[in-house]
Amino acid sequence: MNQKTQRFATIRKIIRNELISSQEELIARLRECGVEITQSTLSRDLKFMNVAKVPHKDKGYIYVLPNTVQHDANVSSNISDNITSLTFSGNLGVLKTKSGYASAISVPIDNLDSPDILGTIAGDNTVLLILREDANRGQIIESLVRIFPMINNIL
Amino acid sequence: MNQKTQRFATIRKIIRNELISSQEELIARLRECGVEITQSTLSRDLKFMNVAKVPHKDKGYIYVLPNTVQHDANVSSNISDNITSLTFSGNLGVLKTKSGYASAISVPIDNLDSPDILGTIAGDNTVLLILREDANRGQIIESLVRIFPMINNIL
DNA sequence: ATGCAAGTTGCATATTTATACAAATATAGC
DNA sequence: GCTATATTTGTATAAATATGCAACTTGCAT
Repeated sequence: MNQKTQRFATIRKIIRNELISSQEELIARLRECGVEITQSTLSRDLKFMNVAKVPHKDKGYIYVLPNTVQHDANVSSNISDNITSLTFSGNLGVLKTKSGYASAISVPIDNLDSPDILGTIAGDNTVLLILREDANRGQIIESLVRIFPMINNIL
Repeated sequence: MNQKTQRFATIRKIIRNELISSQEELIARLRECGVEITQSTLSRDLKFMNVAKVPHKDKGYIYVLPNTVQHDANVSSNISDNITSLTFSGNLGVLKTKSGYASAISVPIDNLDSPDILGTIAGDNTVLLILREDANRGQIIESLVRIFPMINNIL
């Protein structure tokens, strides 16, 4: 499992710093970094890591990391201590925070651009999440845990 | 050329509102919407529109529209240019705007005094519309288009 | 109208990516 | 240790996607 973690880290590093336009290309770069991997495994890794393939004007297509934990990984790990609960009702999610933190908490959620979270509204200590009609709550939780790991502790 | 614009609009609409996991699937949905298209052309359209393919827990992979979060400095005279999407979930409408514009956008909606829109709540980049229980979404859209003509472009 | 350039499309196919399945490896419980 | 169970991986292949090319269309200047 540690082998895998190391591999993930290398993949992330390469994708963050270079314009990679195919898995074959990434395999070659990984080999240069001392990581041997087959295309099948890489495909599965990328899926697991939520790496997206997006059009790019020069290279045709490039891989990009999910725009979640990148910018503010350190920030959000601190800030998530201010979340006190997460509940659901119908097509709504309700995230309670310590007083005054709702807006701050809602920013990275907006940046997720999850197709399952249509929008958020922040009050003082409550963030309302408007969910897609057939959104899966488990998935929503997973997405949120990725930005706010500490959420696990209050679930 | 107008044929193409129309096709783009339909593609956008479908991708925004549904979880589409392959081009074949999208082709089928487009046909249902009266748009005949081959896989080659669709591939090119998606590339042109900067549509990304991202992993998704249930469906494996889904197509998503590019982040409309372009913080461009040029101020638009038309306020409706700051609306980036409109979706629905249950008895709620969700209007996404550029960061900071939600309150401004909500004002004329409130002034509509539509019996179908019971009230609005504006966050930073999201306006929540609470709809009458049996409100018709098509009618809501019509009302909004009357105030924000440019909405048509993002539907 | 005619011809030309630029743009668009479908077909066929190359390229790329995902996955079923079996083998290999790790993990837990005795 | 050993066996059972789960996880990870590679191989081979299926599935999905991108693209070269030729045909067709569109707009525009002659």
